[in-house]
Amino acid sequence: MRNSLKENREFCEDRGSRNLGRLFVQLQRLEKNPRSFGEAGPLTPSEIHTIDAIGCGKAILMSELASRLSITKGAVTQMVKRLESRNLVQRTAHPEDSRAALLSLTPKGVSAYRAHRQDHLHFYDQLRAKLTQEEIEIFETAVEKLCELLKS
Amino acid sequence: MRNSLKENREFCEDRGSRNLGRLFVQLQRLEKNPRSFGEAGPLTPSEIHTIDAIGCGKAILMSELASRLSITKGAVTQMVKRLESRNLVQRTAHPEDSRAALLSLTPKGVSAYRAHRQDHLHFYDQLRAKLTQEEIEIFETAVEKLCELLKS
DNA sequence: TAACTATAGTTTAGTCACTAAACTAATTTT
DNA sequence: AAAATTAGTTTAGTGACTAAACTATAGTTA
Repeated sequence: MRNSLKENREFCEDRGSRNLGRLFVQLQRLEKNPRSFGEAGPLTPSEIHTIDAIGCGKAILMSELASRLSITKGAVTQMVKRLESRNLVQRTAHPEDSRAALLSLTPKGVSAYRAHRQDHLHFYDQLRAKLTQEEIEIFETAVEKLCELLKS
Repeated sequence: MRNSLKENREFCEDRGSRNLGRLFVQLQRLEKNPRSFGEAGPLTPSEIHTIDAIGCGKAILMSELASRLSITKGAVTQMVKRLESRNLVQRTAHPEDSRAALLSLTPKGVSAYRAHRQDHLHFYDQLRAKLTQEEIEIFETAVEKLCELLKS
């Protein structure tokens, strides 16, 4: 034992922090290239992410989408224009406010949404298969705490 | 109990999978804006990531950096040019191969590298403070398994 | 009600972080 | 010596944004 306890502790922390960094890089890499979802053709990560944020619930405003994605309204205008031209998203007039546009998924958009969700579930199932029930719970709690930490 | 067991299981999986998605989004958001590190001025996420990949070890080739970052050599040329002009990275001639360039951090680059590492350690310390030793270990193992899953 | 103010969304120009493909120059292999 | 490989650069183009100026409608206030 040449290393002091303190050095060893730091080494451990660094390993954990580096692994988390590596996980992030891996996730980014995976989500880098366009992929096909359901009936939709190949979608870029931002495109499928936008579809996911619109969701299958009730129609939302452009500004609501901007806030869900934490991007500007201008960016939303551009993205929605593209998705609309590909027939994945539709705009309908707001019944009370003629400035507003109501966004929702077309059937093709819903199909992409479902396929994407399914992919995530399937992936998460693979992780579950490698851990015990107790480990999964601890992991999920840690992920939640990490999220909270990041919000502040 | 109106839900079937299967539905409940699916709900749990979805919660976990969504949380992991949320964590990813939070990490991306955090790493979106330029920040200052050490003696270096504000650096974009890609810039500090490049500095981190070069590291303080022995000098590396452009192509080695490209493979560490999983980007093309052309992208590395562009990025290194910028970091070099800001005096964070330096190129030295390879003693045996005159095609090659050896990359290393300047003292200012090292200072940014250290500050960035320190930030990560500090952040990870905050997580450690919220979990028991055992939980940390389970979490780290899960993160490692997740990385492996993603590689395949 | 006319005049302000706020809000919903669009447009434009510009930036960052890339890629693909064609290229130069040096090095190995045959 | 010729051919093939490797190290790195250059260029044109794309995706995903932002900031700021803008239009059009909707509330609010004087």
